[in-house]
Amino acid sequence: MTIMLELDTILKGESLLTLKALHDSCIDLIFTSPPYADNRKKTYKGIPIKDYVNWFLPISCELKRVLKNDGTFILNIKERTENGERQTYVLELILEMKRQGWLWTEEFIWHKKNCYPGKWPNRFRDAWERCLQFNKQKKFNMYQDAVKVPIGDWSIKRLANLSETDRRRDESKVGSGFGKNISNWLGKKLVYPTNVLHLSTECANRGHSASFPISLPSWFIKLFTKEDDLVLDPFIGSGTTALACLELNRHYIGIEAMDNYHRLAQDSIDAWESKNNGKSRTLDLWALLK
Amino acid sequence: MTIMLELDTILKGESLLTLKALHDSCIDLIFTSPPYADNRKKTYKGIPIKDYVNWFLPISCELKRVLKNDGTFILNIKERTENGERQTYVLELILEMKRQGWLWTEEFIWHKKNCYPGKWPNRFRDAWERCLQFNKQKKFNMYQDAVKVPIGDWSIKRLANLSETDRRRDESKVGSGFGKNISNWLGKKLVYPTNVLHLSTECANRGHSASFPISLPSWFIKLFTKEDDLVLDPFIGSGTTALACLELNRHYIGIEAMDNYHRLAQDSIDAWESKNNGKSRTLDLWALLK
DNA sequence: GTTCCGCATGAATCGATAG
DNA sequence: ACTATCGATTCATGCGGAA
Repeated sequence: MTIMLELDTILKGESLLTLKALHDSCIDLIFTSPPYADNRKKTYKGIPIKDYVNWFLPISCELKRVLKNDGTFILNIKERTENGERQTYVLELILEMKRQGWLWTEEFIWHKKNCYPGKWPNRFRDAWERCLQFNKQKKFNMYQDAVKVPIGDWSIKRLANLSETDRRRDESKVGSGFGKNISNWLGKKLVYPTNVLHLSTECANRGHSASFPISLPSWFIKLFTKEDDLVLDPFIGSGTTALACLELNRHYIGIEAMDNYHRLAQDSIDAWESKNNGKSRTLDLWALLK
Repeated sequence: MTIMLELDTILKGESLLTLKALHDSCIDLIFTSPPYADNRKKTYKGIPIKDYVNWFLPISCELKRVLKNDGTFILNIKERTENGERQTYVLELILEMKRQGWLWTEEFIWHKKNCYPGKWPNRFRDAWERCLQFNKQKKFNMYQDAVKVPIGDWSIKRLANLSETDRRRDESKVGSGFGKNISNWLGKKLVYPTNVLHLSTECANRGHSASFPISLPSWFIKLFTKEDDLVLDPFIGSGTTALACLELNRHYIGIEAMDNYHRLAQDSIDAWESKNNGKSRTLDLWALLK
């Protein structure tokens, strides 16, 4: 059977089933924020906590299949508190995904600078989420220069006038193996970031609220893909990942099961394209054989 | 057998063995940063990754015994990368400690603003560590007002930048009990912090350096204990937790196996007490029956 | 007594080379 | 093939002494 899939579309359907239509090893980056576990049945897309790992594992299996060998999977997730405890399904999911063959390469912290206000007697506001990085192999594409950040203010004074030791390689006195030549830093404007991201959550701009700001997928898209690469979000929700791809000239495939979210995502994309119609990218036709 | 233990001392010995001498349910807060896993044999106190969970579990069992029912255990830890992957022993430890009866109440993030430099092809600098909160029961002591911060990002940063020595200097100048900076903030609105802490590591040229800044234990001591409460650090290293207790008028018990670290801790404490001899607290004698 | 400026240090990690 | 050692890379801070 041959399925023709257009790039840059939001497919409507359940993730697991829809993923099966995709070809092996065609995706450069998977970025997603799956529905969080929730025991309240009536909640949108809530998966009961006790079922979460078993619900996700078949999906991550498909994700591993469709990801290129040098591609990356970023999973934005945070475990709920229930009964006063942090639940452990995310930890268990990491362990199970490793058994599935994934490498757990890194855990980025998304620090939400303006997190939801509130006060509880036994805990503070939760201001961070995990962005778990998984890979299929130790070698993967990473374009570190694309996410460099301005060097700190300290450098202005520090590098203003260099001492004698600054001009040669100065070995650490305690034998930590750490030596440096400060003069190499002269004129440096940009440095590499760390694994902690400081991003504000965006408030809703049109009645809906994205679960993450567009800068979150943007950062990972810049870091792990180059232009015209293909990004997959199997739980695209209101379409933020697609918008990030549009802005960064990457192709995207989104999957969304809920009708209202699917429509919302499509509307956002249409709005973006009409606003940027001069820049709008051509819709490539692409054969995904299964 | 009756053992008389003085409060405010650093016991010399292995953690597991030394803990057995402590009475049940006598500790208000355990704060510790155990030796991190390390495969390099020659490194100080390195525990091989594969043995880490089994090494720690008997200790956490004793910690649970000596902790009061409404007390808190804060575990500062971060897993190593090995073979290009984040290792999973910390995740496994959380799961095992839950089986031991601990509640995993919260995970605080310590964001290290001045993390270790370096550049690698497949990862960025690691700028955060876990501070895992465990409790024996759902109701525990938490003094949230003690760690309120002035509203606004600017002041949060400023507070984080304020080192303990800064505070001491200010206090000694003004003598009012308030540093001058803090008094400036008195008119401003105080808000509760989040579960993300922004603190720099101290890496002074003092011959030694603690693996964490004193502001890290200080924050948790203020949050989870009141004056004259008892804090335990079963891997006290260079004594930072004890210094935090001295400054905050809490009692402490430290445990340290390595002779040089034990001496270092004692020296730091002696230095603090001679510098603050007016304020030095009396050494209470306290019977810990076993 | 205060500000300014020099500088040592760090729970790091990867790849190459050697045993 | 597998393990142990070693060199290379790199940013931001607090402390101490000078101005």
